[in-house]
Amino acid sequence: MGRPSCRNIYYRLLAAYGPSGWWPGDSAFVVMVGAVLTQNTAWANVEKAIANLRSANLLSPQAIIDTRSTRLAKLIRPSGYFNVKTKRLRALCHWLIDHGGIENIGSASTRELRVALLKVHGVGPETADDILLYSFRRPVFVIDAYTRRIFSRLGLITGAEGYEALRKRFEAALGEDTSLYNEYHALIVRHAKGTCRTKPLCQGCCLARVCSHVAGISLGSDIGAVKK
DNA sequence: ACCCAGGGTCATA
DNA sequence: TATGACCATGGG
Repeated sequence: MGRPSCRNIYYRLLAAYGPSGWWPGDSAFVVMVGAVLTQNTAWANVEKAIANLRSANLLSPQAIIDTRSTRLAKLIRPSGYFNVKTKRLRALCHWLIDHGGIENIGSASTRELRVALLKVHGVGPETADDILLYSFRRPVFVIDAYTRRIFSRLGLITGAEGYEALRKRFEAALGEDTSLYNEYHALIVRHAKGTCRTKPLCQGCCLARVCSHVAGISLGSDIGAVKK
């Protein structure tokens, strides 16, 4: 077998955890709502908030805009930062409607879409990429704190790279593959919540062998920059 | 009681 | 550009 690579790590994670089935969303819009609500928040809390919105029949852009902020905030309360997220949710909905809805927006190129998303209040790099990948099904690799933690511990990145730099490295290393990005990000998140959170060197986990190889591989050779 | 969670904005230097 | 404060609930 070759040296541990970005793909190799993916296969190890997949073998260890199995398919993730992300995003557990229904419509493209619900996925977007989840992307905003899950900012710095445990997913279990987001599910409660989405359930509340569903019960109130508010899972559409127009319905959310037509709902008063105080009521909206009350419904999404379990997901935390409810005042902040109320504003962000509305901003997202206004953007969707002002641009002809999801279907129409979906005809834009990935690059255009990303630029547009980043202009929406409350949508930063990670949320934008969550939406691009999981809602619009575009080949965009999502970078998050877990990705930095895991790959810097493996020595494949420094962890101090900028968001865009990291994203492009992963995309270059993996090739354009929406399904792969989808599953990989999910696996990273699931893995990060496991034993490796308390075991920095992944002893005993599915990446232990990779860790043991770290000293001997060209770090990140397949992720972009070759480190000596 | 403390820490963290599927981040982002805004003010300040 | 680079920190730091702030947002807030719920589970371990």
